[in-house]
Amino acid sequence: MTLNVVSVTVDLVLLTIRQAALQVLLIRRGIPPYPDRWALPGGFVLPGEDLGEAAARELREETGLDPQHGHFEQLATYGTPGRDPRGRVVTVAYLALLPDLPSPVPGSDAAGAAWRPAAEITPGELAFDHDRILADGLERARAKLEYTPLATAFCPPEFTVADLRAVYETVWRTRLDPRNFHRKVTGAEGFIEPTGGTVIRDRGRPAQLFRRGPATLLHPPLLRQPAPQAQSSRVGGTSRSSDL
Amino acid sequence: MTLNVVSVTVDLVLLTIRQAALQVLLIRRGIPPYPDRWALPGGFVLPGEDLGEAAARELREETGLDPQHGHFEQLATYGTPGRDPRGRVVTVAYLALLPDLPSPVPGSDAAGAAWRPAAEITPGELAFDHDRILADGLERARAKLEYTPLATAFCPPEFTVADLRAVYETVWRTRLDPRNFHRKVTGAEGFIEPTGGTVIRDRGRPAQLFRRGPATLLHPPLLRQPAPQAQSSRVGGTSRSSDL
DNA sequence: GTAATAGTGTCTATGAGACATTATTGA
DNA sequence: TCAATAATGTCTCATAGACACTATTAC
Repeated sequence: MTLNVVSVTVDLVLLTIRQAALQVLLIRRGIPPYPDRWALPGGFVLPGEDLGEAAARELREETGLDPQHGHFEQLATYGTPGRDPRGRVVTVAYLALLPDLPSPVPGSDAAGAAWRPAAEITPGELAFDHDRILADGLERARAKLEYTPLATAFCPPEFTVADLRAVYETVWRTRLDPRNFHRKVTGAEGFIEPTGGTVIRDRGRPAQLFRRGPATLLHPPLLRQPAPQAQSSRVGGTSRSSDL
Repeated sequence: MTLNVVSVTVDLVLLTIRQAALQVLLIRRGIPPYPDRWALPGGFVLPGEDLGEAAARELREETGLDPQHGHFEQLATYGTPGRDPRGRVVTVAYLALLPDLPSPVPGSDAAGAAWRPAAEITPGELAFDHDRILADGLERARAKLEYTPLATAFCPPEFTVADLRAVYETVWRTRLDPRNFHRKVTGAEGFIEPTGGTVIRDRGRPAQLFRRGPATLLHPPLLRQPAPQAQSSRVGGTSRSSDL
């Protein structure tokens, strides 16, 4: 049995909410292949380095943040022959949900890095198969907001219920009733905890401040579909057969 | 930038229900490393072969089945340095849910292959890091039964409601009320469709036969926890931060 | 007949969305 | 005062689980 020689990279889908839009960090490539094209940040896994470590290192290099500042998980692995013209490259994609960064993205080794609204990325715009990786990451993020308290990963350490609602509305591209939303998130045990403080955003009654709670699963879940009587509508992120 | 040279393998978590138990296909290793130890079936990805193709090829070699016979999806990727004493090996794990096979498992290049009850695998029994891969696969399977119609992947083309209920009870290790279960699965649109036929298992009223429907997502989902008033109890398969 | 399994109906509690109402601030 | 936002309460409908009841078979 001969060992098959392959290069392994990690690619990052870094999502945040800036200017009331779901944005993704993209790198403008300076060198071939795909010069001057936008791509997901990423790089080769170093010898002796674990996959998650390599992804965390890239995260730090691109944003200065540690994985603990938001949510960080493995997304999927892509290895179709020919996906990289330089040779056989298998990439392990990671997904991170991050709070809005106070500081701008520092320049890296690429020609430029920028947060771009996810809705504005046109199909075929990204290098390699990064369109698909990004699409998988977005779907994973949307699905996870339903069953997990991960929406808080987009928020700063202290946030209001309205802040949290804005996360859901932005990621799902829907409107949610503020009163029912408030009742649901404050009623879901372990989701958010009051800090005791309040804040006044513009005008209106001061809002309580919360921090994320200890729950890792939402009971009951918040549901995307307004009227849950649909049938086989959407294809979930990993629910198709014969997945790559 | 130097290309990091790595070997890439695929490993398979093949699950089925046999003798009223959730069973996993294991291979008895004949050669080092880990001689005489049980391991998940797998092998190296061939040059020019896509990851999913390699996994499907291994599935055919081990069971004679195609991915369409059940459910087949990518699980996760594991690449911790030292996980394989032969060198840097990154493995992409796939999960398959299969119906009970009428024919026994044909012998492969390994010393032996056998279906083993998943509950009987003791921690540390499997070679490499296959304990963890198996645990991740089991948790993924359990979670997916809630939100998707994948339980039908464990069933033959035609099955009864009681057959389907047995799948849930076996995978979740719980008892479900037959009457409520019947109402829920027949009420979930696109989950199962009556074929018109009936069958008598032992004695009792004949049961209608069903086939899987077109739905890819269950509305409403079937829930595992009997009394959904718990809080941060279970850690979902991919919901922890800083995932590998 | 009895036992066993399949399938339907009914009851109650809970959570959903819709929406009124009160509370607290700035202008 | 008014406008705006925060927070709570009420109403109705759908679905959950518990469980009674009927249907159809083997023995």
